[in-house]
Amino acid sequence: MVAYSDELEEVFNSALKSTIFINRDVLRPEYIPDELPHREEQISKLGAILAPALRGSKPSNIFIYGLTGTGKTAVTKYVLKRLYGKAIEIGSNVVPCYINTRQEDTTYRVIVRLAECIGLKLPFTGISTAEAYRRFLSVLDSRDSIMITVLDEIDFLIKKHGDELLYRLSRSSDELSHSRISIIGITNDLKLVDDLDPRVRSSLGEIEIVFPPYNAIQLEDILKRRVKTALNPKAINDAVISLCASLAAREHGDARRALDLLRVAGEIAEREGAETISTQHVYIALREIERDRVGELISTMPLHSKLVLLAIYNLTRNSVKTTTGEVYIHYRTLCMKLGIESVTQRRVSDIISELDMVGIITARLISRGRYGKTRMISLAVPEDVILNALSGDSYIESLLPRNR
DNA sequence: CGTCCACAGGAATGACGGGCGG
DNA sequence: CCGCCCGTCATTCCTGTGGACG
Repeated sequence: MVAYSDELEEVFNSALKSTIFINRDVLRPEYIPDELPHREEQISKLGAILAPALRGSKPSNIFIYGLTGTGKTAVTKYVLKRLYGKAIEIGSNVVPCYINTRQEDTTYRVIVRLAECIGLKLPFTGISTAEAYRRFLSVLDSRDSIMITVLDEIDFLIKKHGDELLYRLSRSSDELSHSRISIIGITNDLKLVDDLDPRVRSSLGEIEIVFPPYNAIQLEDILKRRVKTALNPKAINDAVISLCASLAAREHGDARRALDLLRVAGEIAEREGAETISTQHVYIALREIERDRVGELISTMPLHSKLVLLAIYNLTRNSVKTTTGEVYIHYRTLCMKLGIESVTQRRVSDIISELDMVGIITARLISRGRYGKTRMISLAVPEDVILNALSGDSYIESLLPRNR
C-alpha cells in the first residue's frame, strides 16, 4: 500500500514537471492550425471557386482528391470558416455544412446532418429517407441560402450506399427556387470516380483539386512550425524531427502520421522520465501506434472474423502465403474445435476482403491458370501484434498456440 | 486454342437486435 | 409498450474470369 502510493506519487510528480510538452494538443490530428504551409495553391483555388457564394450565386461543385494526411480536411475547413466569416461580415446568406460520411455513414444520417446545418431537427429514425429529404429541401428553400456542403471521406458513403444521394443533391436545383446547394466531395480514393454514375461524375466533378502528398522536406517544415508551440525547445532536436518526417514520407507523405509519431514519441519519453526525445523513442512510437491501431481493430471484430484471421495467422507462419481455399478449410477445423457453426465460404471471402481493406492482411488476386483463380494472402502486420490482439478474446484463447 | 479450375464477387433475401415516435 | 425502420451478419444462388494445361 505504502510502496504503491510512493510509486504513484512519483508518476504524478514527474508528469507535473514535464520537460517535454508545452501544449500537446497542437500535435493532435484534430488540431487545425492557423497556417497551412505548402497548401497555399489549394487554399486560393478553393477560395476562388467558392467566392461567388458571397454574391449569392452557386459555386461549382468540387471534387477534392488526396491521400490521408495531405491536408484536405484542414484546408477545406479553414477556407469554409473564412468564407463564413466574410459572409457574416457582408450579410450574405451562406450556410456551410461539414459532414464526415465515415461517421455519418448512411444516406439517412447525412440528410439529418444536412438538416441540422439549417437548424432543422429531424428524428433519428422513424421517417423514410425520402420524407426526410423532402422536409430538408422545403425548409432550405424557404431560407434563400447558398448551402455549401462538404462531404468528407465520401468514398465510404458511395461504397455502402451508392451515388443516389449525390445524384439527388447535384440535381437539387430543379426542386429549389430560392436556394442552391454546392457540393464539395473529399476522397482519398482516386479510383472512386469510376464507380460513379456518369451524370453524377460530370456534375460533381465540375472542378477537381488535387492534394499531392507532402515530401519529407515539407513534412519537416510542418513539424518544425508545430513544435514551436507544442514542445519544450530543449526536449527536441532536428534529427528526431527529420526522422519523423522521413518515416511519414515513406508512407505516402502523411502529415497526420508524422504528427502522431512525434506526439507519441514525446509521451514515451515523458513516461520514461527522459528530458529529451530520442530517435529510439520515435521507433518505439512507430510500433506502438501500429499495435494500438491493430489491437483496436481486431478487438471490435466479430467472432468469425477473428477466427478467419487466426486461420490466416496459423497458415502464414514463416512468411508463407496462403489462399482462400486453405484458409476456409483451416477455419472450419477451428470452428469444430470450438463446437460452433462455421459460416459459408462466400462469407469468408468477404471477411478476407474486409481484413485486406483495413490493412491487417494483404490479399492479392492472382490466377494460377489451370489451378484456378484465388487470392494470395499474407499478414501485413507483425505476427506478435496479431497474437496479442487475438488473445484479448477469452472465447478463442484456447485455440491460440502455446507461448514458449 | 479451347477448357475448366478455384475461386471472386454481384443480387436477392432473411434473421436479429437496437432505437425512436406515437 | 408496439410498430416501424434501420444496420449488420449471414445464406443461397448465381455469373464471371486469367491463364496453364491438354
